[in-house]
Amino acid sequence: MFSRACEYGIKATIFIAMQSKDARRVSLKDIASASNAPEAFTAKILQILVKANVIDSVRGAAGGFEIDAAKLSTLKLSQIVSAIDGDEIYKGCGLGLEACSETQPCPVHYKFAKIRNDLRLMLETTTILELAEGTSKGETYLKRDQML
Amino acid sequence: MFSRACEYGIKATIFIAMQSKDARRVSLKDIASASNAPEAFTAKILQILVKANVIDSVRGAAGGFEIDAAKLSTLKLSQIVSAIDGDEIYKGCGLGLEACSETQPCPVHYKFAKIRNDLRLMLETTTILELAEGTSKGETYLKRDQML
DNA sequence: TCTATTTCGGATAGTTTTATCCGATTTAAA
DNA sequence: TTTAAATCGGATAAAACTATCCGAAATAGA
Repeated sequence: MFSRACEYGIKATIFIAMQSKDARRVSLKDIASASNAPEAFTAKILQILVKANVIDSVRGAAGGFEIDAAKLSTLKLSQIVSAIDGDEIYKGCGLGLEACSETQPCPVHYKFAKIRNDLRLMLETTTILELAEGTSKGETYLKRDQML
Repeated sequence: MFSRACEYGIKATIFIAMQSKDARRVSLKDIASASNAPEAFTAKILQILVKANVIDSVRGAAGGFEIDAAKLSTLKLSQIVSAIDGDEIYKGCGLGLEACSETQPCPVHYKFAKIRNDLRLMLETTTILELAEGTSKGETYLKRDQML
């Protein structure tokens, strides 16, 4: 569904949010290990997210990554996905056709329209904070095996 | 959403179905031009679909590709996607985690569950025949600009 | 039987994505 | 001021995906 880079980015951002909630700044090393992702590759993804103003970084000793309070309260899943994968996934045509539209639909257009729209809606309404707090169901899923 | 190969595969299969409905066998050349896809690459994808028993092929002069009547009447979109991209897209975890499940959900599990399920359901219930017949809305979308 | 047409299959490029390495830069603290 | 700990940024390598080429095999029809 998403690229691996995007998956790493989502996991990383959720982890940073969990820590930022308690005003803890986290290092690349901690993020990579928490999300079971290669460190150097995670660094590249974090840089994308910093430039997209999704997360914040502080250089130098005692530096690291965090999300400021104002941002954290409104940050949506869609911002991460758009920054890393773009929005082709939930806005593009199911068959990758440039010319496909409502007035000139491709064969699968109406079959995909609802699903892509549901996906878009979900990404745009799901906050990182709710994911970091684990309010979807129980409370447990972020604790074991470095977030899985 | 899907790989380019999968998009080509879907377009190709719909085109073959359109012709097979009227008992016309079609050549690689016709398929590639109708779906605006590179010929040699399309050949590779068609071979995957033949091996997966999604479509049929006949070698030699006057040969080509077709879908036999029995197959055509039951062929689902999911069979093409599974053959080319696998079913990771609509069965896998949103964060690509091996261990994610109902009993051990990842942070985005419940957020993605419905969407992935809707996607799976759509792919498993949409027949190629209905796409080839253009019953989703009007009748026009497969006719112009080599199927778009 | 011969020829033209067509799919099949292996080899090979090119491009994008994923991943690693390492030096430069920044900054807190000794 | 020096040092250690971090992020930043460019270069590079590895893997996966996309794409092309060409000869082999099959087959209908002349």
